[in-house]
Amino acid sequence: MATKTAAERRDEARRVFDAYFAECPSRKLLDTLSDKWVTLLLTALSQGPRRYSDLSRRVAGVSQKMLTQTLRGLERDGLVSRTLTPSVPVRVDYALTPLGESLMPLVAAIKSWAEAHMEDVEAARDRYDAANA
Amino acid sequence: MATKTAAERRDEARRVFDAYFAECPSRKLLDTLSDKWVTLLLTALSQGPRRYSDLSRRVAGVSQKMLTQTLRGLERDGLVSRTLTPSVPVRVDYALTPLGESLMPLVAAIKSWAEAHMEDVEAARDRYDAANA
DNA sequence: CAGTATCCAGGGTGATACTG
DNA sequence: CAGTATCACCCTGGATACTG
Repeated sequence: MATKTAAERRDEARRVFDAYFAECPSRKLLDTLSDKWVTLLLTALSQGPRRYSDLSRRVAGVSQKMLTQTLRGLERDGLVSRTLTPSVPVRVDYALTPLGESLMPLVAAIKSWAEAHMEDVEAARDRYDAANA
Repeated sequence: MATKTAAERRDEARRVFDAYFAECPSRKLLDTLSDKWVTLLLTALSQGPRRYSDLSRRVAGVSQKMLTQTLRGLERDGLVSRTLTPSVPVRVDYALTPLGESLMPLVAAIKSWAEAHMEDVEAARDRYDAANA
């Protein structure tokens, strides 16, 4: 079993790195925030509790699958609460938890930098593309 | 040509949404930051200029392809500068631009929130998983 | 109303090999 | 040293259909 030792060692190194990497709190946060629907839902919920169908309408373009999946993730992370009212038909309300609300200033900071500087980024892109035509 | 009108309308709606979505500055920023290697490289470069091979060593785990690809993207976005010294062998230095540096406080803010609250997120996850065993 | 289940295509990532 | 080129895999995420 001496064959493939080199490849195995590389794999091992990568697993170690990936494990370390996955442990990084900032990485986890970025992974969450960068999800296509997370910030959209968080922003929608920042204005108050919303029902499932409200969200699917407000966040136009989201599929049922992704809406449910994203909400489940946010609930699991303790950022959003899910309240079920067993009426007929059922009613489910989603709302930001305090933890979720504590995240909003950061979302605002991101928005702020983006609005202040993304134009520069665009311009840099155009310059780069023009230079490398 | 009346068939498939409903499906076509949905597609159209999605295209419109995607286009709008892609225009959002915050989204673009998040797309950039959430790239697996971007923050790692930015952080590495925040301590001063680095050569290509330095970066590949410092940011262990990155493949040549992704290192080059990510650096090209950052250069295109005007966040990083690339300086080629035509010696033998060639030498290439990468450094943060002022625009790139202006992004670092935001990266720090993300790190800060993550370090302050990701533990709560972890705890929430454990609770959720335990409840839904 | 608020989901769940299944299928499937496309893009992003890494491994590998080669070059000025 | 600092890349470029090609290929193959996996996983995300949308479409669709069904349910308490």
